[in-house]
Amino acid sequence: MDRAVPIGTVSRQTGIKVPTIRYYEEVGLLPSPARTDSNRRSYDAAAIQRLRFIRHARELGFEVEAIRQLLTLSDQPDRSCADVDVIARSHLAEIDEKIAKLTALRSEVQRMVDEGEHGRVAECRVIEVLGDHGACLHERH
Amino acid sequence: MDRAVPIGTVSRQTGIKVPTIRYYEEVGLLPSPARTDSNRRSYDAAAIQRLRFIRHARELGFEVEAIRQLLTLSDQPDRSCADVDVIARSHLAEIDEKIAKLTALRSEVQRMVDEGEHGRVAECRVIEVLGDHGACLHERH
DNA sequence: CTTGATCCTCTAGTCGCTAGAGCATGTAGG
DNA sequence: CCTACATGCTCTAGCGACTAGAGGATCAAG
Repeated sequence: MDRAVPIGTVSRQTGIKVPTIRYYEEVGLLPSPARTDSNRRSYDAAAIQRLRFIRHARELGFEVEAIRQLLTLSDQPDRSCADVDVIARSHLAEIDEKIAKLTALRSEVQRMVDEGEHGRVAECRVIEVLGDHGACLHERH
Repeated sequence: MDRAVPIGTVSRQTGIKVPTIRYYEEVGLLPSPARTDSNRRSYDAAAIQRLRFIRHARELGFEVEAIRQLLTLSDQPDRSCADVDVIARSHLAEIDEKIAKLTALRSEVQRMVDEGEHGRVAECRVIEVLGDHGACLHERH
């Protein structure tokens, strides 16, 4: 029925831009689809499913290489889930690190905003806060 | 006394790689330093301070363009701190958004890891979750 | 004086797309 | 049937923020 979908439709259905879909094919995340007589890509439901998987994984911050690994694993359903787990776990560690950094950043910027309400830049803590240990860029003042 | 430092020393003192320092010069974050007779870059304390500022800001997730704005403001200390404040505030919003996304992501991935401990890939939650049928960051809970 | 570290400039590569040129098809209206 | 115009194709180049390497000059130590 809705087999043999052209790339634009796939793009609309998955929310992935057309050139990006072709890019995923190029880098091997998505198998090369069948072509019509006039050489146009023709996708089936499985391809759309795979693209949704890719999109979701990308949204969750997985790098293309990690997605490639996950897809390879899911293409071989006999392998242990432990492999998948390793990938997810290392990703988790990355996420924790990012959150920690951002939380530190947040409090610093918050402090900037709180303290920087008045006066001129010369006295403004924003610059100082981002310098090293309160050292100021304008040393001479 | 320790004026006129070569680029390698600056690199060690700031933790920024040599080519990156040159890159910052190229894109206008760092003014072109003085040169020695043999055409080598020769940095003073202010340059090092500025690089520390840049590094810190980058680590905190500021984009180069935002750093350029902050540096421009700090180079003209007569301007109102309100300008700096606007930049900082807009970053605060960005940061909050990033933290929110990552926190949601974290629990999602954590759940994957927790539930995906056993069995084969065919039954693995990680794969399911990343497909479109499993819980999605935007749909359920 | 020689060795090896450091410096210079320049070009090209990375990742994950994104945009455009220039051309070939597909589809809908008149 | 013809004309628009949307959509598809391939190919190349660009983005940000670096990073790596070639090929050469210069420095500091032994």
